[in-house]
Amino acid sequence: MSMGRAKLKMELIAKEKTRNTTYHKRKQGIIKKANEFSILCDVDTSIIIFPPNSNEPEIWPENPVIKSRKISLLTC
Amino acid sequence: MSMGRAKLKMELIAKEKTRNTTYHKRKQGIIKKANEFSILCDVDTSIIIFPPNSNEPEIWPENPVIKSRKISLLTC
DNA sequence: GCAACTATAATTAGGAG
DNA sequence: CCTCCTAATTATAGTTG
Repeated sequence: MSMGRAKLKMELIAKEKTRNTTYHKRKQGIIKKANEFSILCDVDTSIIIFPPNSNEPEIWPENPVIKSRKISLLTC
Repeated sequence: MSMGRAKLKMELIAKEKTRNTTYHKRKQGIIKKANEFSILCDVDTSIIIFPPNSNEPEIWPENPVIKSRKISLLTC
């Protein structure tokens, strides 16, 4: 029997496993929202995320809009 | 009497006034989500938005995390 | 044009398989 | 590690002041 969702304290999720699950769920949620935002309002939007155990940023969308906007994202 | 929220077709909002209202509401929504995501999962996140009638990007957070990550966002 | 409201849609925490 | 479930929380479309 499922318990449904519980309220979440707005602070770092201590348990690594839970934190990782939340990371993936919410990352997808934000990307979905950004995609809808772009379509509904005809706005170019880009999201840059630095995953927990990596210095390599995740950039959305894959072919960043920032390029066509004459903006460069450069690793130093 | 309020009608509550209606379902929205996933396509460009034709009416400028409605589109602008949605733009502001959803922009705040995405930023809130990104902020929560950063706190809950200890992840640096940055959002770049190009408003409809401007070439000047809106960057969140104001003091972009990307700077401390040795990433540069440069207008060409 | 804004802020507040509210009914409804959408997200998601925690669990189960 | 998934994917699915479901109740509860959260976001928000349309309206009103």
